Amino acid sequence: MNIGQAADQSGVSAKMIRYYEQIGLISPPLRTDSNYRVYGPDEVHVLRFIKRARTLGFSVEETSVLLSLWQDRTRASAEVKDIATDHIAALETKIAELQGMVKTLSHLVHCCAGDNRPDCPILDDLAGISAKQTTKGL
Amino acid sequence: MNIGQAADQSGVSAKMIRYYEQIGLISPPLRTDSNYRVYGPDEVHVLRFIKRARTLGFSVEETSVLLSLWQDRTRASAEVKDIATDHIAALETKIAELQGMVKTLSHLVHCCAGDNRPDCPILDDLAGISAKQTTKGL
DNA sequence: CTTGACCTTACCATGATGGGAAGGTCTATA
DNA sequence: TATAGACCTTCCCATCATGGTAAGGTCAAG
Repeated sequence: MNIGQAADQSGVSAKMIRYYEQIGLISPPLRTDSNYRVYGPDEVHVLRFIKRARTLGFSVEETSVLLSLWQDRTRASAEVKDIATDHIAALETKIAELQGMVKTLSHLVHCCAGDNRPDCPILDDLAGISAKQTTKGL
Repeated sequence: MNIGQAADQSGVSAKMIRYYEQIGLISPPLRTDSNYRVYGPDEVHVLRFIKRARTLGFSVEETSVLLSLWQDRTRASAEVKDIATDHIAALETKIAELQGMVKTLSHLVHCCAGDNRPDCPILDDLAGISAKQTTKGL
């Protein structure tokens, strides 16, 4: 099968398949006489694995490690579990960060009249007017 | 004041100050005879504004709009509120996405023995073994 | 044989940041 | 005054994962 079909079947764009090959995440496939890349079910399977890992937010680097572990029949599941656990922690840190931003912004939006007047607690906050009157007053 | 001091006082690295100038987010400052950039309290104030907006997760592009609004005394606070509200929505979408990943991964980690055996539900999931026995069994 | 859909490589762009090199400037001290 | 070290300048490159485009080769159907 050609790269386009492999892309369709795996959900990884042809562009990215070539990129993954270039950075060594996947091995170079066979080629036809006319230099077309040829993929089989196994390659598509690998691509799906990669796609899923990326969807779960693993970096390409982490995906590479997971791929090696997947292809190593003697690996310990503990290794994989560690990677996944670390990844969860990283995701949760990120989530907390974003939630902090939402919290601050929500507060500011709440305090903002949102009308034609130029007074705007959001801009005041960005500008560093630390203790807002309105906020303080409430 | 030189760029290094402006960086210290604003929390924006000298590198980024030059970058912001280059992309037109801030105006080119005065220069000394020896071509050093010179900043005053106003410029630092602008840099702090930018820093705060970036910390809150606004893109440079959004920051640029907010900066214009900040500097426009006749703006309506509604405009700013809209931007902030949209931004909150975007952040919440991102958070939900990350939480989805965490949920899936947590489930898998929970199902993974994490010992020396090679069986690993995490890899099985990545590989697309859709309905895991263990999972199903429980 | 032509048309259109596919493939190839090679290069450029993104967004925000950091790193480094090569060279000029300023300040403090010996 | 000379020199060391800390600063500044510009320019280029790297990141990370992805998309786009251009110029050219291939293949299948009509």
